[in-house]
Amino acid sequence: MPSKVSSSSKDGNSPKISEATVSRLPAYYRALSQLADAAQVRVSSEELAALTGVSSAMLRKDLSHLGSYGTRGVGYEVEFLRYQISREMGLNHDWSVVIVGVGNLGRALAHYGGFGSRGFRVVALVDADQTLIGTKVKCGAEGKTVELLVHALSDLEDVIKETNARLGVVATPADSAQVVSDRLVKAGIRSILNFAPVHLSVPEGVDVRKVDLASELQILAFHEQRKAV
Amino acid sequence: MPSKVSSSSKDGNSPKISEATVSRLPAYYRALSQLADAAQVRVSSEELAALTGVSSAMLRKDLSHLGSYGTRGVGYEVEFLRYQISREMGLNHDWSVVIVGVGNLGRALAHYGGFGSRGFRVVALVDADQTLIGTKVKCGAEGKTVELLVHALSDLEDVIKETNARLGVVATPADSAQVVSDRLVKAGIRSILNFAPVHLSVPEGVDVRKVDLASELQILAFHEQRKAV
DNA sequence: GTTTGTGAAGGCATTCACAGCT
DNA sequence: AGCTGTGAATGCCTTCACAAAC
Repeated sequence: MPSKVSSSSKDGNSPKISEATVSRLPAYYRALSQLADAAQVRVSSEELAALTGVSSAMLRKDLSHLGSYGTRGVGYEVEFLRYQISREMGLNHDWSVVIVGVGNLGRALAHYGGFGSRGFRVVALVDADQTLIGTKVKCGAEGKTVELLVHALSDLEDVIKETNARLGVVATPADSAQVVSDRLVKAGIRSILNFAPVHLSVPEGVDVRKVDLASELQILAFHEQRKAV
Repeated sequence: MPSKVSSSSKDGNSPKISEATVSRLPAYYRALSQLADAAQVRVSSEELAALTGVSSAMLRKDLSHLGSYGTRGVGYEVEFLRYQISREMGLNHDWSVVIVGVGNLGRALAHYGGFGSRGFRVVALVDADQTLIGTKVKCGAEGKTVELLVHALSDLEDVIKETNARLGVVATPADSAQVVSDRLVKAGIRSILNFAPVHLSVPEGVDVRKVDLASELQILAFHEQRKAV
């Protein structure tokens, strides 16, 4: 599993909900959204578990950490549960995202429709390449395309301040990723999604999640190799 | 982490190496490659652990599962350890990859340089969109670009047979992902990397790893929300 | 003295199984 | 009768701490 949080906050008040559970909430939320679109009103733990690929016991335990939102003998109300999860995850307000590195991957991420529909808005693109700076890139899915100007890496701090971005995406080559990460942190970003194939070291209180495409294939290859004959 | 393997093979003979360990081997391999490029000969568990963001104890335990490749009081030979890991992971021969879905993400993956340098070769592109079929797409990083023809989804089985692809990448919209997955499996693919935001159900013996970009951001947003004032 | 390799201990996550509601 | 919520049990992964090897 693209795995994956490194440092983390030690909050203090919230009911304490385990990292394993948090990592599954997005899948529950997605499945519930599908069910809501299909106008389904209720769902059982068994059914929702099947949709998300977990066991029903695990699903119930996960949900029990958020609160007691089901009805024994009946199941869960789709819309209500969906709302509770979205609230718990902070999806009721939009999150602004800055993408650093506008290569193939950065552009694909900017275009990616899945963000907008799930509470994320790409508000800024930044790159070090002089030939890209100043060009415009289409952002968002069909419905809501916006053209964004590619800003110079040297303006990173200003761009973050102006756009109020709180999530940073590193889609640069490996050798500039640490430098970019340092500057994101210095500019106030405390949540980073890293696509560069290197480990980013960040100060306490900053979260990094890593997505390494080649690693994922390597892990598959490992298992594939073991499949006899 | 982008978490993540669903079904798995129950091999039978190999020394049994845990999923957690397997998921970290690619990072060790990458770091060792960097060190080798920098002509470093030896490395300690402490140093390699720092490069990959794990504890030195965990690194040593992970490596001990592969065999006893270090020297007490000295450390590990970079090149030798790198070779052992690459062998264990099946990186000594190339893996052929078929990408289904040539949208923005599919194209970005095709272009992605990180694959070629780590033992993967994109050998086929497939899409259902008539306007894309027959067009050519550049594949690979600067050094080794190849143009690949986009094949029709209806030819999927033939394409897999001809190219001998063993790894499948699903980069389609969510609503076609399960159908595509079924056809990949029917065509003999038993290792799938899924970028579509849905759970794929596959028969016993087929591995699926999921990378869900929006989920990653949601997990970050969850933690971000908790960071007090 | 230094660093690996590893049993033992500890912590976390998942599964079991059933009590508690509807 | 049906399904959720949850303690208890199990299993897995990580950390500790030190003996073994250089």
